[in-house]
Amino acid sequence: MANSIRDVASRAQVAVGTVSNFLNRPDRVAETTRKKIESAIAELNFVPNASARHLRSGSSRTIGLLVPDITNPFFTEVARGAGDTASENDYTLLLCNSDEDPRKEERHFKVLIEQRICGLLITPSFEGLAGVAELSRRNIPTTFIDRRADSLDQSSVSMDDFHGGKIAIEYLASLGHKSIAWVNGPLSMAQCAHREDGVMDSAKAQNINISKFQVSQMRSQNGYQVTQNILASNAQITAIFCANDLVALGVLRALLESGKSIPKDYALIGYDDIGFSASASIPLTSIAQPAYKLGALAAEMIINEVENGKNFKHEQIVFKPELVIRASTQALRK
Amino acid sequence: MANSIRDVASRAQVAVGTVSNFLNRPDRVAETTRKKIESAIAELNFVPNASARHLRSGSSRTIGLLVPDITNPFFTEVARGAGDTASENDYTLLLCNSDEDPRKEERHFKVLIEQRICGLLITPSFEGLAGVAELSRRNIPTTFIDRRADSLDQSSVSMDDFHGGKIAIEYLASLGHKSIAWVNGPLSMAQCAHREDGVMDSAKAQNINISKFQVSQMRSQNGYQVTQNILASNAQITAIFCANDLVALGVLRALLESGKSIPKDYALIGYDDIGFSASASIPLTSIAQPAYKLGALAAEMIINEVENGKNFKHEQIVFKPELVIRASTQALRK
DNA sequence: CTGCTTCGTTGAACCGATTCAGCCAACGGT
DNA sequence: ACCGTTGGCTGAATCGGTTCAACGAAGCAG
Repeated sequence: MANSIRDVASRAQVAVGTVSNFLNRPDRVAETTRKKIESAIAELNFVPNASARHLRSGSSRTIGLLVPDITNPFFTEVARGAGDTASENDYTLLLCNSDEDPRKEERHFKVLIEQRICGLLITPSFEGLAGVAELSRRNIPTTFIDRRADSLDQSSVSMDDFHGGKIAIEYLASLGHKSIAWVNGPLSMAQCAHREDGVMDSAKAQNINISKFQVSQMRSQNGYQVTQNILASNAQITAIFCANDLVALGVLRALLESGKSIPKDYALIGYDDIGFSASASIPLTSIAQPAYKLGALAAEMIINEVENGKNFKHEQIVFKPELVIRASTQALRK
Repeated sequence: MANSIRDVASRAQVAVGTVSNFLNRPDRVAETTRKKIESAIAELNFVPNASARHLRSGSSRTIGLLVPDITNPFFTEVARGAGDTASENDYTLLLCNSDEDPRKEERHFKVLIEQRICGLLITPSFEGLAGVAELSRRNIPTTFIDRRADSLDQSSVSMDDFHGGKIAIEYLASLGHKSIAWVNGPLSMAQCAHREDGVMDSAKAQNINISKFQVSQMRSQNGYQVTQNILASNAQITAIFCANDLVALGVLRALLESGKSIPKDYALIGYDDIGFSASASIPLTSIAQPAYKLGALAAEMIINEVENGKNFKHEQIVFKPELVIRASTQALRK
């Protein structure tokens, strides 16, 4: 049942090399031979062995995608995008979820290297990743998703996080809010740091008071927990801006449970515009990012790099996020 | 940089076979040799090549997981569970998302066979899957998730869907509802069919009128669209039960947009109890399923089967779903 | 008719691991 | 002193593809 190329060859009365040609460069084999091989393959139910193929050819046609939280719809969209373009180009996508756990991440890196992936797509959850350095030492191209590459010989498909932070604050300012809670994730994540820069920058320009809060992981539960601190603050907060939608949904739940009314008591903005934000208790105003496109484009770029090697030009693509207004924000009553 | 076991061997002054033993059966190599090999590996930064390993050994230590919709949090939880136990056991999980598209599914099957996966975990989105038959012809063990295996020599980890349908209707009946809309997915999905059996069975017992509605895919958007039909029905419907939470969230959104009030005008129940249901506009009453556990257990079982071959006993494990009551349901006022 | 391409095909060498028969030394029992 | 056993190590063969130098036949130009 486990047929090899040799079985096919002997059945079709041709040499193994010819079968290999049929598989990889069909145009080089004559019509009649092609037919013989085709029927031999069909009769034997032959499917080539990827391991053998990769071993000899040196290229695995496998790209890795390492995300920090597969539970976050933002990343499942990225994964869908990357997976779709990978399979359109006959690449296999190896999806790894680190759960924001450095130990899991390290283990995944080891697997990815063992598998000899020919390229990696990664949304780093913190900086100075040993694994990334290891890959570059091994000359495995890496493309960053949702985080700008810091070196010009790496590609990235990212968002203008500074701008995202900025437009959220500007919008709240335009509604009349003067004291805003900013709930951010770890500053070690570049996205968080840049969003914060945007927030602080426009806050200064608009003369707005920002109270900073932090969550250690950007999940709903963490947002839920941090809400107590926000409520306990004596800064006359009237609006809350969260570094992602999951956190915002957690905050929202906690606020409602505390009897607060949204957007009356607090205006609330999230980030990412995941699908569920539209069906949240109070549909969430959010900063939208084209997650599927990020994944698809990143995959396209890395495949390009893998196939064109030397004469590939690295690019750092940056999209601008957009404000999506829903029911969770309204003008501040005087 | 791409070091092989031979480089390690020559650097450590031992035979290749010894290095291989070190890698696979460390107890068989003497202390002093072990140290030499260890440092050689460290100095060369050697990581074994999975393709070569698989090719020769015949086993790929890779298990496939094929899900119909990676966008559905239920499946990301399944994937997390399966992924975690896979990596704990030094297996690689190859996650494939078919997007409920038979063509994509077929392509994934081809890839999985090329990769010579040693086992497959699958939640079939429709019956009579050619791919599954193909795998069994190739003697690749398959474990069904969320869907009972129909043959005794296949394993499955599933839910008692009949019971899920039943308790939802019983609960609504206990609240006084007499006319219920049942929004189901394609009956070709076993889960849907069984839930419907449970629904109809208990409806009969409780003397309740069921109006059936159908969505072609179990996504939020489909729920949103079908709601018009529910509203147009002249069956005096007072409660709506949806075959999953995504559909229920879509229905919920459509109802609210039509100015309906939940649970006053309609009681609403979903299925799966995904995390977002708790933070929905109206927190959703739902039928909870232990998704992570399903994935983890399925992975454990298939690894067991792969490793114990002959003397492995196939099991069909069935969990009972549980009703989780939230704000979207209330007693019918007379 | 000869020489030169082009086209299609051949089959041995190779990729980097694992496997396994076989070897040597050390040890223990008699 | 001899033999059997055991533990540790060796290295050639192997897995199933791809690659590539080489080859025969056909086509064409002069």
